[in-house]
Amino acid sequence: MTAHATKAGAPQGTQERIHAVVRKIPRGRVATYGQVARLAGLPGHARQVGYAMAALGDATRVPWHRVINVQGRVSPRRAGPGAGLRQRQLLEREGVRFDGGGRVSLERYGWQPRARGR
DNA sequence: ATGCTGACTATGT
DNA sequence: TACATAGCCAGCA
Repeated sequence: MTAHATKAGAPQGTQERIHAVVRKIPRGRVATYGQVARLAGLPGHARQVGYAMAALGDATRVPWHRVINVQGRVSPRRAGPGAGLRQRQLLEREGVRFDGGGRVSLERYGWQPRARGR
């Protein structure tokens, strides 16, 4: 399923592509914005990944909470600390542990997709 | 069309 | 460790 490319020609929006990748992140695992961007075929567009997450609605089925920054921390949002706390709760509920500084060990919970094959 | 804003990351000082 | 800068893209007034 690499090619959901519609013959219609409409190149999928960057955002849609990002959502597709995030949806693949397994439960109990986390991925960084930059990693998602790279897997989506958009290396260097980490920022766009963050914005794509922000554009999601509450009824989304995309596990946006599994996306954190490269520091292993939940990125602070302008919307308020409330959203960040929710993300942390969702992750802890999946078994992801945070350290005293509110950080996640990427070495331990980082998603490591196997290219080709699995 | 132009300018601003926003869930990032790497690099330099 | 902290702050500044540059690169990247989409949505909206």
